[in-house]
Amino acid sequence: MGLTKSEIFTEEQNRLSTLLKAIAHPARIAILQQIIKSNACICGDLVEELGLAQATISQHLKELKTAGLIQGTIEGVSVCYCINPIVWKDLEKQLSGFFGTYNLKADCC
Amino acid sequence: MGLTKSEIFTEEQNRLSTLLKAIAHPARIAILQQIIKSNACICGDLVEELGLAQATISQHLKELKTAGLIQGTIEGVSVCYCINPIVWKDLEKQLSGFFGTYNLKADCC
DNA sequence: ATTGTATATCGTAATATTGCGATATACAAT
DNA sequence: ATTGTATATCGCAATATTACGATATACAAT
Repeated sequence: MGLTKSEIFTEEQNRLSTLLKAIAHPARIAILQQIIKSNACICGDLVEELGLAQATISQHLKELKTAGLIQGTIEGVSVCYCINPIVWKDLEKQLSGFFGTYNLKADCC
Repeated sequence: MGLTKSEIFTEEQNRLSTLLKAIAHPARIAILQQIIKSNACICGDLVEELGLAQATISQHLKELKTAGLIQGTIEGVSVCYCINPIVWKDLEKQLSGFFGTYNLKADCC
């Protein structure tokens, strides 16, 4: 076995889990925070900021890009990454929906 | 290698990624939604609701419990699971902080 | 004591993730 | 053309995750 049975779940559940999986790594959280912080775009500064090898950072950036959370444009020699506002806002909305369904009254266990 | 270099990152980044990883699976999203929906607690109904084997559900529940997102109390033969409101609210807060730092004005790329 | 029901754990196979050295690609400047 | 700089990709080893059958545990009812 060893592969998630996506057929069983709804589109929404699968999509949300995919986006969350993209964020669920400290390096990728740090990368996103950096991209947001330096509200202009950054690029290979990340390799210095975080203590990971260039190949590793590049791979994490790819995962974030594949998930749609960030976008990159070539800028001469370097590449400029920034948040994809549409996907970002979409995830934020889905999450607030997810958390919003819980009202902590029912404290049963 | 193959193991995350947690030493490099902040406590906050590690904690947030751990909690997100716990949610970042469609089955666990579905389990949490079920637990919230039937605002009283449920238990092995999940095995029927989702189409996964009992052992698999039990394992997912354990992961959610280890992360602290849910708590379980024995109730005769069965076990009653529900959201841990403290951790839940904590995660919600951390996430809103994370998403809140982004203001979409800077659409650079 | 035996049987049934509910849940947890063990062991294992299939697959995915993480990290990085080595190398490739792409462009700018000399 | 050569050199330097910035990123991406390949290939691989170490580790983690996913799913589940087989069992173990725990309690209730007969």
